[in-house]
Order: sequence, then structure tokens, then C-alpha cells
Amino acid sequence: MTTIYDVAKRAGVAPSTVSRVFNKNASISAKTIARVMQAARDLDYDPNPLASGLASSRTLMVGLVISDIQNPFSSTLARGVQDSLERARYITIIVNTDGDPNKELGVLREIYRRGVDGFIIAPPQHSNAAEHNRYIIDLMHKGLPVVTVGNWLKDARVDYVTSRAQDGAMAAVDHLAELGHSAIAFVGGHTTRGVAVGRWLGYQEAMLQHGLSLCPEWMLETDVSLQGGEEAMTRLLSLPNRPSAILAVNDLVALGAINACRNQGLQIPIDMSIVGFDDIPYAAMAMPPLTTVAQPAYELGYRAAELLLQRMRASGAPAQQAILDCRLVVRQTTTAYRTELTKPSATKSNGADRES
Amino acid sequence: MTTIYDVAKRAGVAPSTVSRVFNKNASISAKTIARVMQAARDLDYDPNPLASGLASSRTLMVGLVISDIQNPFSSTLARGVQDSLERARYITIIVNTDGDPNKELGVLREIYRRGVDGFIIAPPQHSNAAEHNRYIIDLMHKGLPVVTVGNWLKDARVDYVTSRAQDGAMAAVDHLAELGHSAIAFVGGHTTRGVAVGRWLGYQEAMLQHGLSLCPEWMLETDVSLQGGEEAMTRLLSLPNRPSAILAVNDLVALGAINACRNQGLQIPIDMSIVGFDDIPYAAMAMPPLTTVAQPAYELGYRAAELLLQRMRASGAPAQQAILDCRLVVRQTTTAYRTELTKPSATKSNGADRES
DNA sequence: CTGTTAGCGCTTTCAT
DNA sequence: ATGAAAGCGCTAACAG
Repeated sequence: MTTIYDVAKRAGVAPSTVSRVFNKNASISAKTIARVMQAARDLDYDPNPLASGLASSRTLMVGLVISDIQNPFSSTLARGVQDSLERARYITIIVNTDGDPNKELGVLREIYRRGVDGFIIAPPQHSNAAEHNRYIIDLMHKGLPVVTVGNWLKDARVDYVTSRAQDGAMAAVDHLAELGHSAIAFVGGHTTRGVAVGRWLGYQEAMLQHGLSLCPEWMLETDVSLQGGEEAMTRLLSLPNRPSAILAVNDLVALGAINACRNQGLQIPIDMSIVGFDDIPYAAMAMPPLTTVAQPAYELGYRAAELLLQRMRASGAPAQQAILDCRLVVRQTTTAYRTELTKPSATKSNGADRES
Repeated sequence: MTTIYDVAKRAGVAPSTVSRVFNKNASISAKTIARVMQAARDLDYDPNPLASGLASSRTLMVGLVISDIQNPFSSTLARGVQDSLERARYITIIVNTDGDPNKELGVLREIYRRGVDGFIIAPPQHSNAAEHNRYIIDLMHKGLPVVTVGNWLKDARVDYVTSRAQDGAMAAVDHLAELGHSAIAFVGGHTTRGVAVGRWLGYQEAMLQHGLSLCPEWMLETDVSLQGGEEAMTRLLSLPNRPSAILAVNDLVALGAINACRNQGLQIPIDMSIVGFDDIPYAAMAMPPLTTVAQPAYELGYRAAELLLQRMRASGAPAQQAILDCRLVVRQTTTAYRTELTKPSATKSNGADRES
């Protein structure tokens, strides 16, 4: 293992000079730079990140906090983050919260002690009552760069990137309402925290706008997973006043709901219209192909990383945000509401997606 | 930031004693332990991993090298790794190779300099000609614990975990042959490296066993993605002697192939039987549900991490391996071969999967 | 069982 | 523009 001293000696300069050359911050004469670089090459020198981290408390590591890497939305976002960060020579430490605020707190602590230079939290699982927000906000007050995606922290001046999920949810409800549905359920997630918040809000707002009533039994909190979707739909189907359409908090839940319907012998979309959220790659391949609200997952991650990079360079700069659009992708899990009097109109299956 | 000195002072002991207490290796009197722990609690002390890493060259970090976190197989495996490792207080640094041996080399270097305590490579992209193997093997000779999953390194005594993919591929071909198919193509991946190797071998062996001929045009190397599958199938369909069935290197490719068929107006499985590999969560939800060879992705990751943990504790121990079974899951993308004389037998759609 | 003493490899004032 | 020297916070012999 060759150290900065070896290089310094071979180049005939002081170790501090070598350090300066490698961190290209101070002004060094061109010839010194050349000598140092040559010596470094000769000796195959590579600075030790631990030592430099210890001395400078900059580690070129950032922590990415997501709910679950197995969720395709999260993994796509993660890839966006990594691709951006690696160009700046940062590595990404990915940790999972499973949507549990306590676990989020734990992993946050863990990567904090590891000395990461910043965090991306996608999304923060903020329950308003919580010490969790406090913890994150404390970190920020200590000068730790944080950017959140999806939600942002109340009362904190934070960089964040988000999609117009609320608008997306409204578009989904509009679509369903135009098809004649009035009994529209909202399924999945915790409506008071995490990603569900904006979607839930959009759902309610659109329902109100259309003059549709919000039946409490049509609002189900579940696991954000295939499982959760199946359970929720099963419960919904056992209701005396079952809805004719649902908006799921994400595609996984929607897909699970489709499964549950199929298990009960229901046909989609004839017997139940379903809209998902995210447009994960498999939404298009589902049976039938899923109508959903597409979110730019990769780009959300990439942009979040860019904001973080800026923040880490200029901690004093004003907070920025990037807000990306969602779009409704109409496929084949939604169709016109079937009354007792009219026959269902056949689903279009022209191959191409229609986008709103 | 409270340091080990603060704790030592408050507990009335030497810093090294505090260190010993926290690393629970040496023998310390019970009362000293108690005093130290109390002091640590009082001061809210948390050891600094960078400092300890620098001094001891143990960082409690491990590098996980995968092809792409967006691939559901990889992300499931990654989660298995993380879940195992985090119990031992390690963090996982995930890097992507995109199946490119050069990139693999680059990321390997990067995490090596970061001082990880070990690697999991899933799978190594070994081209036999390559300096890549040398690099990995050199790392091992330097004492760096490595475990590979899927493939293993030639000529190296390495821990690895793998599934019986070759047997799985054979089972898939058996299944197809029993259905009367003889023109069976193999689609996707590089047959000389990465995950494809074993599957390709199994395919060939089974074809031979059934006395079926290996037509060179039926062996397509493609991207391991939806895209790649679409392209490959499109090419296959333009062949004068088009196959009646394909075994895809993984589910993504199979799903892409289904898409291509659909775009050309072909019906699955009537016009083309398709078998995938991996059994990602969406295989079951595809249209039609995909017949595939299931691999225990999460468990592969979990077990790999366990082996690595053992190796990091006892570097001298003999190499171990864990070999897990694959199983054929018959769903609805395969059906009996339709000759000119006989009508196709209808696909079963009894809801439940049949497993071999 | 515990204390003393050197570092681990780099960065960062403070000089010059 | 460059050098000297004092750490960053912890661990690991070596004593005792």
C-alpha cells in the first residue's frame, strides 16, 4: 500500500503538496503538479478514503433511504441516484425502511455515524407527531445536506424533488368519473404519511369536484405490496356496497387487486375498473395491461442526486426544488361503468397506450 | 462529537479499555465493562467507523456487485444480502456492472479502495480470456474475502452459492419436448459468460438427450432485458425455419418476446411456447402468466452473505458452497406443439400453477 | 485484566 | 506556491 508520503518523497515535495494536488483546490505550480502526478502514477498511488475521511470529514458517500429496494419504483429511482452520483465519484449507500418510521430513524442514524456527506430520503415517512422529523431536521441544522423526494418536511427549508402526484391522482379520478364511475375506492398506503399522502389528497379533491361521496369503507390502508392489494380488494369485494372502480396507491397494490378479482371470478375491467400508480415496467405486461399514473422514477432519482450535489458544494444556497409531471396512461383495466340498463362497452385493445 | 477519550476519562480507564469493551474481544472485568458502558451512555458515545477503519482496516462494509439493481432478480437478491448483513452490523455497498466486464473491473477497484471487508459478486462476468478473473483472484490472494453467486471463478478456491440452473434449463427443455416441440430456440445473454452459461449448457444437454438438433440460428445473444427479448423474438419470427418454442435466459427477455409476438399478431401459447427463467414476481402476472424456471433469488443473496460472514471471521477455513434448487413452474405460455394434422390442445387455465 | 504509546494515511492551519 | 507539524478518533502491540 503506497501512501502519500511515498509519493511526496519520490516527487521531492511535502505530503501536504501532494494532498493539494489531489484535491485540486489550492494553487500549485504546473510543474509541481506534473511531478506529483508522475510520481503517483509510478507508484500506482491511490488515496485512502478512510484516512481522508477521518481527517477532513468528507467521505464521498451518500446515504439513500428508500422503503424497499425490491419495489421496482424504488430500484429505478435508486439507479437514477447512483448514475448521477457516481459521475461525481460518490458512492451510494442504500438502506431500506420498509415504510416503518422507526426503521427509518434507525437506518438514518446508522448512515449518519458512517459519516455520509448527505442523504436522499425517498420518501420520508413523516408522521407529523414524530421525533423523526425532528431528527432529520436536526441533521440539517448540523449542516448535513438532505434532499427528499416525494414528500418534503414540514417547517424545514429543504431541497426536494417530487412529481405532481396529486394532479396525477386527480387525473385518474377524472378518467374514472368520465367513464361513469361514482363508487371509486382508494386503496393502500398510510394516508397520513409516505408517498400516499399526495395521492390521497388528489383523490379526495377530485372526488369532491365531481360531487362524488367519500365512503369511509372505500378507503383502505394496507401494505404497499401485491399482498396488500389482494387483501384490500378481497375486503372490498365482501362489502355490501362494493365500489365499481379503485385507484390504487401504486402498481403493486393494483396488480394484487387484479389477482384478488380474478380469484373471485371477476372480470377486469368489466366487473371492476382499476388504476395503478407509478407505471413500473410490468404494468404494461400485466393481464390485462394496467391503466396507471406514470411517474418518472429514474429521473426523480437523478434529479434528487443533482440537487444534493449542488447542496453539498454550496451549503448556503437557497433551497431548490424540482417538480416533474405525472401522466395518466390508459390501458385496459378501466372501462365504462355498467349500469343495470346498459351493456358494458367493450374494452379497446388497439395495442397502443393512450395517454392523457 | 464525543470521542473514546471522553468516555475513558469519565469511566476512569484508558482509551484502549474502552475500545476493548466495544469490540468485546479481550477479557475485561465485569465491573469495568459496566462503568464504561455507563459512561458511554451518559455521553451518548458512538464509535467513529472511519477512525476505527483506519486503525484496524476493518470497515464493516461489504461490496455487492450486481449487473443492475433495476432487474428484479438482482434487487431481490440484494435485499437478501442486506438483510443478512445488517444483522451483523455491516452495510452493503451496491454497484452495477450492466453486465460489462470492464465496468465490473472498475467498480471492483472502486469498492476495493473504499476498504470493504469483502465482496459478493453476483454473478462475476468472467470472460475466460480476461484479466478480470486475475484481478478478482488477486484480491483473494491479498486475503480479501469473496463469494460469488451464480458462477464461480475458474481455478480459484472460492466460496460460492448457486442454483442448479443447468438442471432448471434441462427441465424446461424436457417440458417443451414432452409437449412435442422439437424446434426450440435459446434466447438471450452471452453464452460464454455471466448467468447465461449454465442455462445454455443445460439447454444444449437436454436438446441432445432428446435427439433434437441445435440450429445455430436459434441461439441468439441479446441484451438481458425486455428490449433484448423483443428484438430477439422479432428476428426469430423473420426466420424461414422459425422455432415453435423458446427458452429465454430470463423472465425479462421472455416477457419481451411475448410482446414481440403480440405485436405480430401471434397468439401465445398457441403459436409460440415460451419459457422464462427466474420467476420474478411479475412472471405470474404477465399476460398470459409465464411458464418459467424459478430461482430462489432472495435466498441466494442471504446465503451468499452468510458465507461471506463466515469467511470474514475465519479466513483459513475451507471453501464452502451452497447449491439451491430451481424448479419449473408451469403456467400458461407453453402448450402442445401443433402439427398440421392435429388441432392445438387448449391451454389449461385452472388458476393454480403446476410445478415440476 | 488494564495502561502506555505509537501509529493508521490524510488534511489543515500556520508559517515562510 | 510550498513546507512543517499537529491532529482526525481509534486500535494494537507491548508492558506490567
